[in-house]
Amino acid sequence: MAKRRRRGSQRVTMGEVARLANVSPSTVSLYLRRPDEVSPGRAEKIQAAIDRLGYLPNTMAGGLASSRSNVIGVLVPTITNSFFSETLETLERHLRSAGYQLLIGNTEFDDAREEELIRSILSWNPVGLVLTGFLHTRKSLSVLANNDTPIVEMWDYGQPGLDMVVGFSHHACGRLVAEHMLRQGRRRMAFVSTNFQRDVRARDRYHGFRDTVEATGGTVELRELSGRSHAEETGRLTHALMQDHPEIEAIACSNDMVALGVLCECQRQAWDVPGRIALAGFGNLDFTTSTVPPLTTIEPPRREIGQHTARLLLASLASELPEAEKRLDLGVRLVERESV
Amino acid sequence: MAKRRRRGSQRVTMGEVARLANVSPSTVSLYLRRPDEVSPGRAEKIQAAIDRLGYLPNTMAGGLASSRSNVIGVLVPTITNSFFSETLETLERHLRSAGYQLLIGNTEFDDAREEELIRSILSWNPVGLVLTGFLHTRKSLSVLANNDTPIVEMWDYGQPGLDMVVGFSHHACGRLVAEHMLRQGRRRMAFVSTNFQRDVRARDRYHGFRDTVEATGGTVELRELSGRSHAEETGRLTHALMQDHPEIEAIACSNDMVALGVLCECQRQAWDVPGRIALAGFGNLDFTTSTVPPLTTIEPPRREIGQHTARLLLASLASELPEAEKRLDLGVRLVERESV
DNA sequence: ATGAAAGCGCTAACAC
DNA sequence: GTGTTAGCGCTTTCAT
Repeated sequence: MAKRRRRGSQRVTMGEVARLANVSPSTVSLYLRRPDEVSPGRAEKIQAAIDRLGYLPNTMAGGLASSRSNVIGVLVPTITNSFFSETLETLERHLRSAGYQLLIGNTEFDDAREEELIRSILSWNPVGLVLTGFLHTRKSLSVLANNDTPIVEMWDYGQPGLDMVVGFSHHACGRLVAEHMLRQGRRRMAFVSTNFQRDVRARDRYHGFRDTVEATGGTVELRELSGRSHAEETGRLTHALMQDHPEIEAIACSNDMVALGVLCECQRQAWDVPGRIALAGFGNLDFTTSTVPPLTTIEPPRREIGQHTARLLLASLASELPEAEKRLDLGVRLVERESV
Repeated sequence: MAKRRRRGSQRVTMGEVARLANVSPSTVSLYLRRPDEVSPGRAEKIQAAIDRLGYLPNTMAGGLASSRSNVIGVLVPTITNSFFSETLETLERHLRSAGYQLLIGNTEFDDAREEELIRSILSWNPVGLVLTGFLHTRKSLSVLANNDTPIVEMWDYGQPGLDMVVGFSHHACGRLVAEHMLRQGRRRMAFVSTNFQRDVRARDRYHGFRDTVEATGGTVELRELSGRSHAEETGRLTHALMQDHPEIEAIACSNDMVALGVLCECQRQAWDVPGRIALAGFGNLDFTTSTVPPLTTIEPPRREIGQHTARLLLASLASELPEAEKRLDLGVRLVERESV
């Protein structure tokens, strides 16, 4: 038998609970928010009524009445990627346990979409907003300026920012990899990257790499994929790169997936890694321990970003934060394995 | 200078827009919902006022007044995993473009947590609910029964379900892999798995595998990891497995990450894959094309699940769906590569 | 096509 | 400690 869908059939209200418990609605409300301020006897009756009726408070009504939502908006470029999804998972755990509901938006690396999402989320009257990176449209900035919600820009560091900042320097990531390769005596380098248009942070890592290498007289060939990493394209690109520049002795990649594609091509061509070519990635993804050889990479503070973003947001919800505590560089760690 | 945080400072309301545009609030409301039902002259004035004041409608107030939210709740075991995150991404794209806001909850493979999240999300008065799988606590079921929201249970198939079902049979996944291995003449098999407690669907795949192999007189050794796949533990387990059962000629894994761990151990021990050991995974993760040899695996319909879940939900929001259309088996595809 | 009025379900003063 | 009252910002009849 098909379940009857009582569309619009009202759910149990606080008033009905109140009636059943023989108290006023405001007592029920009080009981729900500060249980120990109602007498034990009534508290018990109210709880019984709630259980009996299966009452669930209406969050929207509560939010409207108190003109204070428990909503926090979070915008990430994609959730299909352990970088942001781990940050998100940590963020959501910390924020939910503090009583907040996350509103997650997927910008798909598109700032016009970010603009739309910002408006959409702002219409929920969030008490906080988390954005990824510093790149926002003019309109986004003006909408945000009209608004006094605490904002954290995460996953990046090195620019002033709108309010709070929790991240790390992608430029430093590139530098770290470069320094490590230089230390191993490599001079002729290449950087194979996902598309810069799509991911501005990959470009920052490239700049850090290139600047450091060139400062010591080395050279860097840049190769950009057309989109996100794709094993075949990466292979082809690497093959062409080595054909044009057989002198290359180290390849840094914008992330581990790209590095895997390159490594795979090296295996096909029987180019020894790291003997003939040193190879490094970014992200310290799970599989990097399992490749042959294990991949040298950069560990970004995925979960720490989530944790500290939550902390800063919560703190700034409690009281205005001193300027000095509003910006946090979490740093990164070079994971030295055997591919360099 | 620190930005003054006007806490509680009211945002621009519809009333203020109305005043500026010299119309009544209800006209503004009408303009926002059905623009072509207000005269062009006023429409223009209203839009001007909106732009001028930077007005953003208050979703909560709207939802309360119309007693109809635009919220859809989604509960997944984890977003840190391309299985669910790709489904989620697709689901969110389709649902958002239809005007809905997703409320995402992370159950962390814990049904007590799911119960909490269900209550928490129900308090937003969602017009739809998406759950992962069929496993819910008694209390969850009773809360859900008190509720007439359309529900989709996704990522699984083969049980009655609460309302709508969009997924595939994990038992069939195991069977497919088994049949393929049997076809290649393998008889002594093993199944290496993430923990069944954590992921019930891995157990279903195991059962499908075992039942099929044993039906033809083959044998299956089961090895369960203590938690989620971890390269080291997988390596150790595989080593011990082969020591105890050197006769094993095929290993099926509960997912690709586990398979990678096993493959890695095979490389270390110089056991030829697939010569000595055939190997298969589940998930068709990105890296599976890049391993040596490329990994035979199962492609689950991640994005299709999201797409069809959205479609069913939207349809059932428009009108009661016939029973026949409420259950969808999307099937899976064996991706034959070189590891079997 | 437009506006007045009555809520939506709850919270927050305030009085008792 | 408890109830009364007045909104929160919007939508929705229902007149006009």
